[in-house]
Parts: sequence; structure tokens; C-alpha cells
Amino acid sequence: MPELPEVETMRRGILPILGSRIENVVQPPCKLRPILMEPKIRSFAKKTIGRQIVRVGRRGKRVMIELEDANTIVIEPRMTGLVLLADPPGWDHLRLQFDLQDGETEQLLFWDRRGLGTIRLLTPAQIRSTIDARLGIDALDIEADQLREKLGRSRREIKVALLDQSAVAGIGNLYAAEILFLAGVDPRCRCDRLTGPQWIRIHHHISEVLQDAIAHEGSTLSDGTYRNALNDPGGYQNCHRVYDREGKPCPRCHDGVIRRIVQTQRSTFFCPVCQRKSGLHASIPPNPRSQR
DNA sequence: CATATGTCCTGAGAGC
DNA sequence: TGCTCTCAGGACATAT
Repeated sequence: MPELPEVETMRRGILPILGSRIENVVQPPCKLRPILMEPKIRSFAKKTIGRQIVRVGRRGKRVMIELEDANTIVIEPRMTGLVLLADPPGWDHLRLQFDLQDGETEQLLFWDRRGLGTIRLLTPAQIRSTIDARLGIDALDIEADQLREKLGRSRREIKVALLDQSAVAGIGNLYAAEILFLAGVDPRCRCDRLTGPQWIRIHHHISEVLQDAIAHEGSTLSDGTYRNALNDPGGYQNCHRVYDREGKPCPRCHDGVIRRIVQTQRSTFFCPVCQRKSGLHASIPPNPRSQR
């Protein structure tokens, strides 16, 4: 789950670690395969213990914890990873524990049920070669013309392209569906066939949906996995208009029924009435919610 | 059995 | 032909 809004919620939730010093790094007794970390725990601990945390940032779906020596702990929650200050959902899937001192909080925990998440300690040069080189502009920072410049010539379907982290960083499967619904754009439409107004609407709803989701502290889906840094669920799942709502009436037109299709092996949800192929139909008003 | 939010890699095919 | 783009599929691991 963690897409940009969930990772941003985690980032904000762990801000109390700012200024703390890392006292110890331990892998709790957990019989599962150890978390993928670079370097391995021994060396990782040696390079981080005693260092002060000077910045807590985010790049796309990654949490970036910068230390005083400019090295950065990069946490990638992937499917089920959580970053918490205390009280994880269960102790059996706790993967890494940071003990902290001289700050407002005593621990930083990484919990991950599936264990696909990663934790890396990167030098500024490694940040440049791995993060900067691989990730596009953050979805909250990208301008409309940059978005079109990045994707406008692609022959890919727009829903597929929005998931490409090297184009725009932070949008995942759930929010791509919500964004295209509000923009009134068919998720199957090729990028190079989208019109100027459609690009404007997509850009507008990228920031609108993501900001809105952050305000609700992200989406906790039916499996209940996602939690904020205090192990509380998010609230944006109650605002979903199309995601995981196959067969339900469209919340905008009430005529269409939400459909589920598969694009590049992942589910896409949309309203076949509100979201039709470009150019052939009248455009949808950019912000239907403000109409009343 | 199929389903699930993310990412990384390889290999194959399409199209300019 | 060569280059670039794109996608399928597998891998990671676990639960419903």
C-alpha cells in the first residue's frame, strides 16, 4: 500500500526523531528471512550508531533519514512495510529497531509483514546514482508542463505511465485510479493521444488527490496493513470513488457502474461513462465536487 | 486456486 | 540494421 500519501504520513509521524542520536540498531529475534538491508546489519550499525538525525525527508515512496555526516538511511516500505515510533501491529514481523537518545522519542521501528521492504544506508554519491537517477520529479512538485513533457510522447496507456516512478515519483495503483476518475480520463487512453485540457486536469487531480489523501493520513485497505507512525489506520479509504469498488454505481454520474480491468497485470477501476476515450466526447468538468 | 498496494531484472517483440 | 520503447513474466514473502 504505501504510496506517496502513506509514506508522507509516515514521514510526518516520525518527525519526533529529528535531532536524536542513534544509540543502537538491532534486528529483533524474528525467524523470518532478515530484511534486505545494505550494508548488512553489522556494518550498518557501525556506520550509524552515534550519528545525529538531521533531516527526515521523502522521495516518491521512500523515507529519507539524513544523518549528520550526510549519509542517508533510505527506507522503502514497498508492499507492507511500516515505519513506527512504537507499538507495531505485531512483534513477529518487526524487522529492524533503532534505539535513539537525546531526543523526543526512544525508538524507530521498521515492521514489514511480507518482508519485501528495504533499508539502505547511502552516501550522497549513491543517492545521486540510485535515487536521483531512477526517480522522476515528486508527484507533489511536478508542474503541468513537466508532466506533459515527460509523458506526452509515450505510447503507453496513461494509467500505466502514471505508475512509472522514473517519470513521476509517488503515484501507485490506487491513486492512479482515483486521479484518472476525477480527471475524467479513460485509463486505457494512450499518452500521446491525450489533449492539452486532459493533461491539465490530470495534473490538477494528481496534487488534489494526493494532498487530500495526506490530509486523511492515507488509505488503510481491507487487509488493514497500513498504519501511521502511531499504529493508527488512515481515513482516505472512505473517500475512494472507484478503487476496489467494482460493480458499485459511479459516485459522480450514478449511471455508470464501476468496472475493473487489468492493465500490465494490475487492477484498474474506472467509470466507463465518466471516463471515455479522448477527443470523441464532451469533456468532464474539472472539479465535479465543487459543483454543489 | 486467485488476489493484493511496490520494485527490480531479464528477455522478447514492436516500431521507427 | 540498430536503437529505443514497452510489456510479460519472474522474483522477493505472506495472508486472505
